[in-house]
Amino acid sequence: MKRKITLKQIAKELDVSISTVSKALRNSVEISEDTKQKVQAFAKLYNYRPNNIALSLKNRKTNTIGIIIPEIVHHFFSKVIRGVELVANKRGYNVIIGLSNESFSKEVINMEMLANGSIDGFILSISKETQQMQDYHHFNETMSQGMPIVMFDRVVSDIKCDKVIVDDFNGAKKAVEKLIQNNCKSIALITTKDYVSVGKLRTQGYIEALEDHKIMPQSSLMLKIDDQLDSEEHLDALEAEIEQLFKSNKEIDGVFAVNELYALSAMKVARKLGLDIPNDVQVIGFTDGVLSKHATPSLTTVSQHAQHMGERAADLLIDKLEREYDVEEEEFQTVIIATDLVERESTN
Amino acid sequence: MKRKITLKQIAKELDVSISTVSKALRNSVEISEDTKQKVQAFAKLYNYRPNNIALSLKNRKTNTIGIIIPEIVHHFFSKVIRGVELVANKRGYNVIIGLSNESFSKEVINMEMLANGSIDGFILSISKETQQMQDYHHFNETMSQGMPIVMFDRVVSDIKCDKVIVDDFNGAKKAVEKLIQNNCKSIALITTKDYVSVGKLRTQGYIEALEDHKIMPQSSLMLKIDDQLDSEEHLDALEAEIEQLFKSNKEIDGVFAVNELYALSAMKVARKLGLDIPNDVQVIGFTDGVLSKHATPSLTTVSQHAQHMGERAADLLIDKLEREYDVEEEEFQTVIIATDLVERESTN
DNA sequence: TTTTAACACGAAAACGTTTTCGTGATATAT
DNA sequence: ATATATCACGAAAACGTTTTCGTGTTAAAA
Repeated sequence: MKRKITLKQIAKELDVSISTVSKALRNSVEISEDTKQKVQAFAKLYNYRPNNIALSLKNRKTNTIGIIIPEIVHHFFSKVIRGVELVANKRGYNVIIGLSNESFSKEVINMEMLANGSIDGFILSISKETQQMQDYHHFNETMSQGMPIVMFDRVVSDIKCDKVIVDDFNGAKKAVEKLIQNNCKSIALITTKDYVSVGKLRTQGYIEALEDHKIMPQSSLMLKIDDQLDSEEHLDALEAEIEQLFKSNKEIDGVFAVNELYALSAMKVARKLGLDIPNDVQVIGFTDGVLSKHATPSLTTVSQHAQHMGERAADLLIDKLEREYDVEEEEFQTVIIATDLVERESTN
Repeated sequence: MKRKITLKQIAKELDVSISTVSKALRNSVEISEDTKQKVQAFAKLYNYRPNNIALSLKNRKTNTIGIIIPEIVHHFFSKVIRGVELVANKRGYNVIIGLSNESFSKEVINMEMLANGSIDGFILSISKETQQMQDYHHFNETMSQGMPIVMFDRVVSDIKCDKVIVDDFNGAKKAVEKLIQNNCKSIALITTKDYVSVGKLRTQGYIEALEDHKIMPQSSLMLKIDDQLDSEEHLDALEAEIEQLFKSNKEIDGVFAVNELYALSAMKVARKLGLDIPNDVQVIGFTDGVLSKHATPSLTTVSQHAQHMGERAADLLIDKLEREYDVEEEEFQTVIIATDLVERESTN
């Protein structure tokens, strides 16, 4: 079990100084051709690679970006990661992940853990609990220490940093307009509580679409699901709530749900109540994941282009990291990713 | 934009030496109470945290583990990651990810990138291309440099290292036995080409289950799908192949598929051919993902306990990393995770 | 022959820690 | 008063690099 070889060892073996070895390997003109050849050959033989940690320390740059997300077992987030990893790797960066598990404290701990030199910058989407508590001190502290942050999807407008968001409002609006156009007269909304930023925006899109078409939004048609029911464990409760919605509003002929799970549950409940999709009820979801594609009937959804979001976020961050110590003119961008309506079988 | 504060700065500010500061912060008995108080107060005020990179360099230990997987947008792998992250975090480690994207060269490059000091050990599942090429030099090189590896799910028996695998053989066998027990007389298999280790094992489980019940395995009932068709883009081709299978073997009344996608496609095709599930055909898949749960009818599957695999792998790796420089008696474990058959609507 | 220039290399600092060892000052024991 | 022990702290090395600067040797120019 030989340890990795170091410059020092090569130097000793070849009876030259460490500096000479280092320079020879970087092909410096200071070193004679002879010596270079010798050193390079030796290094190749022993498969020398500079130690990343030492380089990071010396350069005060780790070439690693940290990504903090609420949950990884989630099609949307894993697609974002893939996007981040793709451009990060292409541009010579590694990716290190932290999961907040939707918890404020885990988010803070994870950030502190990474902020102490392990990474050069953050890409993150904030946890529900953080959104609820509205405590953003950890973001501000991190940034005040010169570590850039790019937020995606779930962002908070109070914080000055780069952001990549999906056009939740218009995505939702277009979806609902599609339902209206398809002759739905009574469109229900299944959404989250308002503190979830994206849920709120999608709700607003729903409302405006209705209003634009002179339809009075009715609160009885707007079901706001509690977080607790999000998780796979509480499917029954979720379905019960939706069933209640259908039963109290028999006239429902369209459903817009702010995520896949809600949409699928709606379809399931509708089917159970003897309603045909899309003939009796048309359904549109948000987030274009595997479930939508493979559901029966397959689900019409608003695609968020998650991977693209990840790519943009990574580019934004790395651009900032590599910008020549600039004019200090702290300007932050917000990239808005347009949504697409992917039409499938759940709508006419 | 103040940089992170260092020991040196604190020392200068308080007019003591760096050593004193370091010791004071670690509550050394060498330092007087007075000085400790002063230093600790100052450090707290400025929110001092030791620089991880410097610590890593000094200790020759990064407290970071690298995980290399073929694909992250995949329920199974993301669940494994969650498991790894869970115990890693609990035990004071970070997780850094690399995606091979099923490519041999990306796997090698990613490993080399991380092996140069960035991490203490690997957890990985090898790419299809690597399995096909059977070129494992990068694993051996990494290990010969003293960096431990834990392989999970897709492992290679030639390599001596810790492994966490699912009991593919028995999982498959039990699934097929379930079908037999449920009175299926003609059970089809939808699997991968044989070089995919887990696919091969599951195929063997299928065969042995049949043989144990005096049923002659027929190659015409065993459909081996080419990789290319795995991806979401080639769903049509995949379905076409399956449709062919059904059409040439009208007597099929049971299907065992080695993954979710194959199973779902089988259900879709069966439905298209006017077959009812589970009355005409019963279907069992492998990998308990979201799709199985939310499919209609929901799919009976062999659960792999992905998160548990991740947890075990992480524990194995960290145990090895933290074992007091031991008896050098290089002994490697292979943990076998038992599968569970999750019965849902696609079987009787 | 002397001065200068080019060449080839080494010493040392720096990145931010921790830790070993040494040392001056004070307090205690003889 | 002297020897010794304790205390409180600092210097320096080490982790593995890169880079600046200095320097001795040789070759070219005066």
